[in-house]
This record gives sequence, structure tokens and C-alpha cells, in this order.
Amino acid sequence: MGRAPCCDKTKVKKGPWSPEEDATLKNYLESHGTGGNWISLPQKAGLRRCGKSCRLRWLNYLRPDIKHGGFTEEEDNIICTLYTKLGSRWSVIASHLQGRTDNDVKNHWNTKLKKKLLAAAPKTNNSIPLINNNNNNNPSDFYGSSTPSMETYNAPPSFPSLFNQNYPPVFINYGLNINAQNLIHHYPLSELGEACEFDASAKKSNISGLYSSFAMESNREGWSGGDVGFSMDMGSTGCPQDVVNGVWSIQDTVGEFGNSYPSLVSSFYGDTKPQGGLPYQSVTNQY
DNA sequence: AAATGCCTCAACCGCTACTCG
DNA sequence: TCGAGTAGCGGTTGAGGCATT
Repeated sequence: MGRAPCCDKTKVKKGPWSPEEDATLKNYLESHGTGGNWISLPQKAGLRRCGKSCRLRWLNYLRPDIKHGGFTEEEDNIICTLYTKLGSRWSVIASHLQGRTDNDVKNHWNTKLKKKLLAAAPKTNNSIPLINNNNNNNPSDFYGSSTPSMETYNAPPSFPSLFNQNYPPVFINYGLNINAQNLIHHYPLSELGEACEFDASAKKSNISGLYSSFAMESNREGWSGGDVGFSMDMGSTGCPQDVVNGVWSIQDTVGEFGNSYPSLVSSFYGDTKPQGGLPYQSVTNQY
């Protein structure tokens, strides 16, 4: 048996709020406050709405300090910068923007900023991103049923906060999440390290989290293995975002990446979770 | 003018975190 | 310490508006 619903769904109204309902809720909250309990509020206020719905309507729309209307360029930059550091923690990001709600920021990102940045990131010529060693060059096999975009992007030029001019250009090919337990189940870590040329520090890591972040980059100067590099944080390297959000930051990884490209995050470029058991295969990059 | 497709965003859903008895 | 109730969060949906054909 599942969890008991927060209200009787058959008795509450759903869908868009009418101006009358807005006024009722606003008047009630301005004179009584929430009383510390949203669940019982609609009954007290005389609304046939779920408490959660009332809370959302107030927080996202009726609150007097809400800023409606388009986002400024400065707000866009803040969102982009924080997204690279925090991932989709919309409430935290929204807290840095006066009068913006998490829902607002989330919608704005999904409908505008994400597309804007993708459009500003032209595909590279060397976009043959992944080949597995299973004698089967169909990359979708590697990703299971959740096939990601196999496109490769240059660093978006409109994303200046990500790229410090003191560093050489970086081309991130792809970033994805991997279920570490599945991974261990199928591969000894040392074998994985050999097969995929993981950073030496990653080989030594203890796997402690369910999810780890895995990223591949190319054209990275100084990479000992040639043009292709892999980095993996196994959840034990002090990266605060990787386990929960799949947000991966070179700045937060250990080893030789540690002092490289500050704030550079791969999660923007692709994010998927392989589903089902993976066949034995390693991954290389080819030009 | 009508049909169609696309985009936006308010609202919902389900899950986790937190609080309190 | 545990469990119930509630708050908060992020992902997703779908109605309505707008643009294009």
C-alpha cells in the first residue's frame, strides 16, 4: 500500500487558479499567515484546493516580492555560472536572484538558456565520440536503452565564466553518469582503468557512492595518454556534487586535473544513465 | 482564415528531508 | 529510536498562446 495522499483528491479543485481564488488565498495569508501548516490552510481560508497547491501558488506567483517578466542578461549569467557549479539545484540558484522562484529559474533554463548555450556551441569536426571494443561500433550499445546525443560541442563562447583565457581551449565531448555498482559488478576496477585509461588517481579511489561521474575530454593539453582523456570521480574524492547530481567539475577532482580548468563542468553537454547490465566493453575516442 | 507545430510556464506528481511527539 | 505528518524540491506535464504554413 502506498503513502496516504495529503488531501482528498476527489474534493479538491485542480488546474489553473481563478482570480477569485488568488484573492482569497492572498487575503487570507496577508491577514493570518500560513499558521505553520499549509495542509490545513485551504480549509481555513475557504478554498477547495490542496495545501500543496496553495503553497505553490503563493510561493511561485502571489508573493509580493516575486519578480515577473523576462530575465536580464546578468541573471542569465548568474544562472549559468551557478548551474555549472551546483547542477539543477534550482532553489539554491533562485536564492541568488532577487524575486525569482525555483520554478521560474528552472523553466527559464529549460526553455531558453539550455537552447541558447547549445546553439552557441558549434559541433566540432572530430565528432566521432565513442567506439566500444565489442567489435560493434554501434555506440548506442554502450549506453543501453538511454541513448544520448552523440554530438560533440565546442566550449560555448557565450559562457565566459567557464573558461579562463589563461587556459588552452578545451573540447568536452561527453559526460554521463554511471551506476558504480553495476560497473563494479561487471568490471574489476583495475581492468576498467586499463581499458579506459582512467586517471591514475581514479584507479586508486574507493567506490563509495551509488552514482559516480564519468567524463571524457579530448584535445586536452598535457594528457599523457595522447589526445584522449578520461576522468572519473568515484564519489570518494571530495567532489560534493557528483554523487547526487551527476555534476562533475574538474576543479573538484583529484590528481592532475586538480589545478586545471577551474569551474569547468561537463554535465551541460550530456547526461544519461545507462540502463540494464552493460556488456563488457571499453571506450576509446577516435579522430 | 484555418490548421498545424512549437514554445512557455503554471501546476501537478512523487520523492526526500525535516520536525515533532 | 521510530513513525507519522508536513515542507520542500526537482522532474514532468499539458493547456494556452504564438508563430508559421
